[in-house]
Amino acid sequence: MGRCPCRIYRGKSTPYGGQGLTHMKNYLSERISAAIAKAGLPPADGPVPFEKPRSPEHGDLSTTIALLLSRRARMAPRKIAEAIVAALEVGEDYIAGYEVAGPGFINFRYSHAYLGRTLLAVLDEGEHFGRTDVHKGKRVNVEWVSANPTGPLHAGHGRQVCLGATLSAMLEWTGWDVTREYYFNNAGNQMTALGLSVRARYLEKIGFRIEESEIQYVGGYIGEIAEEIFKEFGNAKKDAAIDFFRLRGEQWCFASIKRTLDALGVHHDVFFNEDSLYKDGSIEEVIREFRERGLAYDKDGAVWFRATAFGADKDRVLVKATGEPTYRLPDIAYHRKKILRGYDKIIDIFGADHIATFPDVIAGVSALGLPADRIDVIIHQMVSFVDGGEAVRMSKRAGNVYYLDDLIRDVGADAVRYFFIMRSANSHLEFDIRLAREQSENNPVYYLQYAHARIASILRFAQSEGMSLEAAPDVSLLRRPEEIALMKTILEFPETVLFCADSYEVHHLCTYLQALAAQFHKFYHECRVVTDDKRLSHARLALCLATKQVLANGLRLLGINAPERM
RNA sequence: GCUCCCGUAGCUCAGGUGGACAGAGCAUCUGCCUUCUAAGCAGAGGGUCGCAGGUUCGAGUCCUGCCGGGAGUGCCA
Repeated sequence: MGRCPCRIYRGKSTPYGGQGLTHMKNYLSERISAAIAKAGLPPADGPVPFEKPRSPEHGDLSTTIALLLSRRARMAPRKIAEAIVAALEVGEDYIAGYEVAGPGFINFRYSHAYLGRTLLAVLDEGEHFGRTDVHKGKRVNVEWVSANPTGPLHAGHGRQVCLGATLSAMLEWTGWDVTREYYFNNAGNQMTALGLSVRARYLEKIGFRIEESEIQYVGGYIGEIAEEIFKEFGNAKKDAAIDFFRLRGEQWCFASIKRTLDALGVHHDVFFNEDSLYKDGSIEEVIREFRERGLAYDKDGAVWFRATAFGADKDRVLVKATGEPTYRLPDIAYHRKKILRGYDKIIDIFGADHIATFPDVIAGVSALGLPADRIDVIIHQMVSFVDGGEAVRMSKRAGNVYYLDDLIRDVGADAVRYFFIMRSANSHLEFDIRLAREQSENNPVYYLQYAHARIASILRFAQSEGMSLEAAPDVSLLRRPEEIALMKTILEFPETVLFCADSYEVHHLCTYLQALAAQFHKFYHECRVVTDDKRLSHARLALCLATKQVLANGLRLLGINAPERM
């Protein structure tokens, strides 16, 4: 529908924007501290805690400060709460009422003026609503996917792909300067195995007999790579060195992985090549430094890292007797390099199947005297796929792998992005392909998108009725319970994003958006937007616009389309 | 054996970091479209939060021990 009508509110910025709820908490915190001092109570030793009560009867925001103070003040918490309340002065432009409840909670109810201001702030900030600058000036490196370039991404990789992309976006929204990075494992013996597999298929194609044992990677894509080589060179490469096939394989896999990531709208700023660590001498440097610090020694022809000095159960091999490094050495060199590149925070995301590798890396980085505490590791549990009730079986050995491309083709990119992050990363994920594919009310993705499209439809209708949005709406007319509840939900968005980013638990945004959409549908059902009452219609349109904006911003963070029609 | 994750409604899962009567979706059942999208809304049933202790004014949330499921525990990555 062309440009968003909310643009008309630009330039009328209120001082309450962006962090509506945070602003409220800061305000109340300051008022309560003043009341505590006035009442002659001992000051709180931390920030005043707030929480959103589960039950609406307990108000909009609640503090347990009186319960926390009771020990030091040696008074019953309820008495303390009453003393605070007696000394408390808050403005009606923020708070409509408050009372002491239960064992000593102080419950606050927002004033309508506050809700109205926040609503206008949403329209004012538009696609920026939800962004904060809490982490402004800090740099973070997020490394994820980092699948070996020995084949296309399989469906299980999707979890990591989507987690990292969403987390990166959220970090950016809270002020971080984010570098999105992919550690490209193009060294090591898995690449040799790839080269051997490709060569075998190629030789087979041009008529040679091959040993099946040479083929470690059995997927059909190996044949495709061989076919490409054959088309380009015919028989001419029958005596080519293994490096040739290895490189062709790597290039093919890299292109495949990038194409898949692209289909999900996922991008990296840096593809860091593992082999560059060999070329620039980093590997050698790390070994030398380990030796200098007395943390590496030779045994059985291998070079060992004294990991037991850092709490490990046994020492680890850095360089095999064959002279090749184990994966740990380049991993340590890589993380050392990331720290030296000057990040305040380094986040690694990987699956539970790699859980044993990171303690060695952390220990290695510490051993080099570097601040390993800058590294945060997010481990997500495994994924299983079910189609309806049936488990999707896949076996690498039989070569019938369910690839991420297959999944995208089966359920669409939006459902993939949503389903992979809707659950906590700590929980095993069951991905129901049938549900994800279903274009119905059962599918949580459509529920969100439907709410957005429905609002767009209302706006189209309003415009066709000649409604104008030129004047500022009188949001004080929004007094229905459904309208109030919707406004309250909207103002929680920035804190939700911040909470997700700080906790690295992005699934909370899904829970939030579901609640927002539900709140909107209730409002829609109870309150007709476009009516003869022009002023009320105008105010409700503003509420619709704000809801639409938050839905769009949330979906954008998730990398999901926000359709104007469905 | 040891390390990490999980155990909440028939199923899949939330539960903002210790708060006030435990939530959502699906599934089952019942209502609601001549008015802005019914891919929606309203309502019903369904729980000893794996078990047993402990800390606390207060525990689904923290601690310990069991039981059950998953992922690891390589001179593979």
